Amino acid sequence: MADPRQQPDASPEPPRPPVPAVRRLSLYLRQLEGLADQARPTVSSRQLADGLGVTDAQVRKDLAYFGQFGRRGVGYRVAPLIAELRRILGTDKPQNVVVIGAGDLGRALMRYKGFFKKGFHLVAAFDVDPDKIGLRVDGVHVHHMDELEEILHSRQVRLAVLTVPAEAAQPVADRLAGAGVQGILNFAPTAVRVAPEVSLSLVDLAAHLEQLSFLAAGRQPRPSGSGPDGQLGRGVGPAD
Amino acid sequence: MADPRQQPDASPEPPRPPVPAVRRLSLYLRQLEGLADQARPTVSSRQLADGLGVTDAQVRKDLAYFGQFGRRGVGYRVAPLIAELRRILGTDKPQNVVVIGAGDLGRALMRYKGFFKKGFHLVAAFDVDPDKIGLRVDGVHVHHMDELEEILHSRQVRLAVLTVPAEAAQPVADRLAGAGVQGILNFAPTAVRVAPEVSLSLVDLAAHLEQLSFLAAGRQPRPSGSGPDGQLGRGVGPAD
DNA sequence: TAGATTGTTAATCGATTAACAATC
DNA sequence: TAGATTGTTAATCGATTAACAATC
Repeated sequence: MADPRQQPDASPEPPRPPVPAVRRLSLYLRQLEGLADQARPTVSSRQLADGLGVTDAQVRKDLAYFGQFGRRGVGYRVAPLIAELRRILGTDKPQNVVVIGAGDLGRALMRYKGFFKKGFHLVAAFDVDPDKIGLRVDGVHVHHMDELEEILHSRQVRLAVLTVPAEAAQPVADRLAGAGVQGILNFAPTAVRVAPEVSLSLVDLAAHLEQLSFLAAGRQPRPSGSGPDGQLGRGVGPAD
Repeated sequence: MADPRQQPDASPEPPRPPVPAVRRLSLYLRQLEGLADQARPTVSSRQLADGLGVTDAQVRKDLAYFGQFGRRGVGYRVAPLIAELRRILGTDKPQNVVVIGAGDLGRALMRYKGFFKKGFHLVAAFDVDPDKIGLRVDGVHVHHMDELEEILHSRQVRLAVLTVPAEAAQPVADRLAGAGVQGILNFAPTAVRVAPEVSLSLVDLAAHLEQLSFLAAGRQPRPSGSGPDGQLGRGVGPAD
């Protein structure tokens, strides 16, 4: 039985890009931006891969999930590929972002120029602490949380960065989701659950250090009778 | 031909824990610490999983890579499991950490109390900017980079947090590796290559936002003839 | 043309999930 | 004991790598 919504001559269903491939798109984009600064006109999958510590096959496969951007025998033209990747990632047009929680980390992120360069526009910050409300950090105002919904709507904000204490993370995330935010970058060291329509990405500083601690120690699993000390493979790739 | 270094009656070779399993250990640990605060004596894989948005089978499998910590019919005892996980991650004893780059982000991380709670002890920060050298942030001194090697050795520092500008990241990473640092947490938005003995973990803020932007947009791959707009699966898991 | 390099298919590898015997 | 829950094996799923025909 054919799905009635299906096209008459349905194309063979494009493979859905794996999440890790999308993540690597950001790495490719940054590398390409570096090449553009050097006025390099084209780049091969091999060159792109070498600088990043991945395989050339992976570069080609990742890009091919999204289209045919290269030319056989030549490689990829740098400038057009940058434009394509930005379009795919949705950063070809500026995107408004807010920061919730104007503590040390929140204020540091407000000053971070790297976001702007990547097409993200920080339009406001929020807090509940009277000492923070009214602050202006690099031209960005810290508002009371009471104004959250109004500003999210008027500025059409879809992405939020969460730098609140752990105990506030879940209620704030719920409130953001309720106000139509579609993606939350969570720095609060706690598990947050949201409806599946909202995307969530966790930056877990302690977990990163613990990961490194584990690898640095070169500890062995030793599931039972631990023999003499052995070496556990270290060297996780350069990426996350 | 048997490897001559092999044990006479070699055990059936313990399965090497996958990197994602080690990452989840940190999540389990945090969840368990929360349960300990509530004075819960035991927890089942199901309970642990539910709070984190993973499956119970995954919790059991992950833990089983490292030992047999549970009791059939009962579950896992919270306090002993916390101790085991800390031992596995190498955070059962305090670990000295340095921050390289005392800019906004570096100073915010110096004030971040979460590291200490997790067993990491920030002993020094470094910079090359005369305006920053000599600063004291929450009791931690900002040194000139000239003092790097000496302090790393005297304090036996194995882990470093890198919050320098992109162009400085590679040379500083090389220098850290040369001084015996075994793990580098890199916040600089650039690819850094290190010898395989050194572990590297990247916190890529822009890439996280780009990832969310992609998911939020619900964009389609449209490899060639893009049909009518369709929905691409969103909802990446709560973890990274 | 000959050499280079993509896009894509098939083969491999690894991680997750399901299922269940062991056992508290 | 009966019910619960682990540890572990087998089945499934998905991602990476290798290989190569297409083609610039």
